[in-house]
Amino acid sequence: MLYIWRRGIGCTVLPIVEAPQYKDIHSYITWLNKIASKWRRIWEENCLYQASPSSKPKFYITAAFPYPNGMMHLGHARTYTLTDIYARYKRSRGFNVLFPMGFHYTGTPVLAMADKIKEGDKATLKLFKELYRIPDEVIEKMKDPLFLVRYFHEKIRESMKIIGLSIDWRREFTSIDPDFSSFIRWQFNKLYEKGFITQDTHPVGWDPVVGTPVSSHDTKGDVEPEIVEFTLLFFTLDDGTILPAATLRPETVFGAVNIWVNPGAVYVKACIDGKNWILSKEAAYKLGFQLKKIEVIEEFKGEKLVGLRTRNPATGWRVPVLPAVFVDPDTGTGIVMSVPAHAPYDYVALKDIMKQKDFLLKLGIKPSELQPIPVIEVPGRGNKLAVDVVESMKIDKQTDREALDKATKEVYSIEFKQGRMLDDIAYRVLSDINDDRLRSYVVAAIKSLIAGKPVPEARDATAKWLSDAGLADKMYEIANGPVYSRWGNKVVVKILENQWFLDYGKEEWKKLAREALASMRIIPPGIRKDFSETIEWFQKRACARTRGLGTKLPWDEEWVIESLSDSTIYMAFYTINYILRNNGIGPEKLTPDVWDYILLGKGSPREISKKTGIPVNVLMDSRKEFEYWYPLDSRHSAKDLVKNHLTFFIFNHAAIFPKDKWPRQIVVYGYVMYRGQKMSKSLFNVIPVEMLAKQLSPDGLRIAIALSSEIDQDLDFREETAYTLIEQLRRIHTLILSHKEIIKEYRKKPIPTRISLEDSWIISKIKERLDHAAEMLEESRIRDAGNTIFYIIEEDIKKYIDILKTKKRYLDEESKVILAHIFDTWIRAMAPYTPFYAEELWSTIGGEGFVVEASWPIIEDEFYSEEALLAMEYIDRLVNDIREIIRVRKKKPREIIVHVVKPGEYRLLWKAIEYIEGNKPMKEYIREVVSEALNKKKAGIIARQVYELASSLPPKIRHIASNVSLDEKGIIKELDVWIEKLVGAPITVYYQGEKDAKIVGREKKPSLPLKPAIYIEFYNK
RNA sequence: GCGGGGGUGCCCGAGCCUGGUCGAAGGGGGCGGACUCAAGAUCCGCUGGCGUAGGCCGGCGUGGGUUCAAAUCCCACCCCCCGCACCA
Repeated sequence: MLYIWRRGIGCTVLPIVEAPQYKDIHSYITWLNKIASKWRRIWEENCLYQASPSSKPKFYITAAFPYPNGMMHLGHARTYTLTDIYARYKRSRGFNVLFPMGFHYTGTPVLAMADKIKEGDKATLKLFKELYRIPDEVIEKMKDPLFLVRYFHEKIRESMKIIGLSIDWRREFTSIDPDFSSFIRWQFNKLYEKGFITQDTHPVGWDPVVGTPVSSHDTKGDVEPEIVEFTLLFFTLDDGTILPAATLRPETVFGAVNIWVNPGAVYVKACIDGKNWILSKEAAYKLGFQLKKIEVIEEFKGEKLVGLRTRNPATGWRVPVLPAVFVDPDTGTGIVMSVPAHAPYDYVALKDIMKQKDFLLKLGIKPSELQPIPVIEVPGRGNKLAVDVVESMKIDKQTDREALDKATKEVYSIEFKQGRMLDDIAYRVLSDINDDRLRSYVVAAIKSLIAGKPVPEARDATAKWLSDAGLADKMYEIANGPVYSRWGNKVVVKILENQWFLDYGKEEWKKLAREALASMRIIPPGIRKDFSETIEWFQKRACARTRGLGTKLPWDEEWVIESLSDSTIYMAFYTINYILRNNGIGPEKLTPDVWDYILLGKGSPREISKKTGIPVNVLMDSRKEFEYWYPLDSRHSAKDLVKNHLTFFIFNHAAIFPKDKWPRQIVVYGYVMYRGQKMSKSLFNVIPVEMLAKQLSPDGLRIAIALSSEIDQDLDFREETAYTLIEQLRRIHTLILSHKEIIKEYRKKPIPTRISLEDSWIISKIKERLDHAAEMLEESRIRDAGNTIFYIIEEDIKKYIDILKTKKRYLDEESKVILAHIFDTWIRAMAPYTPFYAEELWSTIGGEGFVVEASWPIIEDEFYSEEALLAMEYIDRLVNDIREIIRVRKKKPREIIVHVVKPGEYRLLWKAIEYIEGNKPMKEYIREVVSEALNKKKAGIIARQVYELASSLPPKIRHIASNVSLDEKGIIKELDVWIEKLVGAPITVYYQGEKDAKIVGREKKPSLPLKPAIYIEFYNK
């Protein structure tokens, strides 16, 4: 096919080349797909990414392994692609790079998924069939969770291969492999020995029928059960029977004037831990799961309690029990204390009751007893906030739940944030004690601990005070209830006894973690703060659960180690697992001694060999390989893992390994959105990567992920953006193909020593671009580097070619060599991003070996000319100025006349740059220049202009200009045809003050260094 | 509530740490032009206002402050997003 350059003055008909004349983007993508499978096969045959110890410096990089409960999606693709680009870049810089991958089977979600398939759950089936396109007969088999997880494992591995991740697959494993379990047991024994594992009670969401903990994926609608802690305040009857009022605001007990029960609800009298309690039937049932021994004695309606007098545990007041329909027997205990001054519900309900004078009379209750009694004062809002809010919102029915909830929220929030306890609450305390001396002690104690304090502090103090006195207890409740488990039962809170915890709160451990963090590089740097705060904030973390896939706790086989706890140091496992497996070392041989030796260098390989039967050389090779790869050089994941996995990773490395094996770097990526929306299974937009890779081609997908946003940014993935980028690949492709023969022939020829300005400029410019890209890649600024490589370099090259054509020297001998070198260089720089594409181009231009194994392009310093860069900048500025004038005059130019300074006149500029770079003010500069000048006034004006000019230069260019003087006339002459083309008129250049220098119209601004005087003659139109 | 992040031009989004070089990178969209029979793609220019000479004036959530100088530093306020634990 014939390809003709149409643009430019020096149109050249090129020899026939195989330029891709694809009709549209889609056929181009088809081609990209084709070469991708070709190169994938060839690379695989050549085992390119298998990394073993060598004499090269090593670079060990890992990304968080996936949990295979679905297809690989864009979130995975982003993390792995960015990691891969970094890995490939490092490889091109001469490192022996290891990038392994495993699969995380630990946990319960796949069990839940398999159950959902069994149950015929519509949403899950729809997802699997319509979005994942899994055949029916396969879905049928997914009722087995192990089948399901293995299926997705295979699919994800396949997708990873499709998009060209440079993974060493020999080291692949899953977190339920027996040898891995052995490794995890070793880790946990170590932590246990160090005292980092403790046991305690722990509240969890619980299915009371099935008898199992529930988390979000076990509930209807995937709701996470939230647990709140109620304080139970013991209001007591004369016989000592306890009415436990459940509250979130124990500090308001000082204003509790009555107790509410729901008259229609069923209550029970029960013996709890040896005492009689009255509470709702539901509450008694729920408390049974919270370490209470409960024996129900009798059942009755709530109305039976109405009128009884109970003792307020804080004040000693004898307050009545009254009926209220708003009381929910299934929240808390069904017993509610009434604090009308601070609780809108209570105030409204009391207003209702006050209307029933006869009713109160019959019970012997005086309305004065039920008046709101203030407890908390809010500056500017008085001390009965609930009353004010209810009155201003005009709420008058206790059934108006919507308004009351709103009012409650408002009162709660304002009082919590701004409220203080009144001083006089102290005098109310234990008012039923008559002994004056005793009372004065009590009052003093309350004054110092509770009265006058801010609400949050008073709340805790009140609960602790009453609890220590045996007058309060606590109860857990589902805050966002009712929540139903996927088996259809209402979730309750159970307190697990003997829960195992990793004690991240332990100061000794935190100290190590802080130290480890301090020694690491964090990218982006802003995330470091998140890590240090997370380290401080961590307390105990439950590390085992009662069910799910995983490894059993070595000393307590009832428990399975939980997924975020068995994935903290697994990077160490990749370094040696394949050696053990290749030598047929089964898990039964992997005793703690073996791990101690391989991972910590403890013990003698001979003895261990004798005990376990593992050959000495296998042990020693393993130790050697671990020592070669560890420490981990870079850990990559999305930012959702910062506050859990990545911090655990730091803690556990710090706990298990010596300092020289602590990780060196963490790189954190942003989230992925799809077409402006969050990705979620319920939105049905979790598009499988294998489909996107087909639709956009692997390289197209990679480049879209890499260039659409910087790594710390959230990426909004859109196919259109990808297409635009693929178009760019096609454009570059065309450009390179049209020079194919030249590149082949000239890429090994030396760059000539005598070259033109534009030649020198392009070489220097490309060097500058590559250096910038490399610098960015070192910091994992993938997008910035990619932009430079795929867009900015292309523009430079096009500009260069355009200049060549304008000067009618396109494809002369010098330019052929230079173009060949640049294209060769360029293809290598693209390889980390679009490896398949780059490999194809590389083979097209006759490159040696594989481009994915080639080194990062380096342009030697000897070809780098700052002067050329400055000269081109000078030309650009000149052209812009000329255009600006033409634009303002709105006329067609006839001739451009330029007066430039002589090469010797750069002194003022240099001095100005010296002042700017030294951060010295303009005033001083002007003063100095003026003091040396003859015509002071003129010198002052010029000095200011020069200073302003210098400060307007980009820092890099400015720095170059600080010790270079250009022959401006020579430069303009060298590129005059190019300038003429850009401004559309002939240009003549003179030195300022030259005898025959032509001037059009009156004299304009004088020439300055880098800023020539411009005169333009226009046509009269 | 606690903790973290953020509000920039028509839109998306860099810059802010280390104040001047920020009308403010880069996209997208829009407008005009080139190419084309035409459309698309591509390329060039414009896209705050004013200006018949390369210039001038407003401007980076709101209000104050520091400074010769602030998108950048300080204070207050308004608004938005994310995480909070046994869950991968």
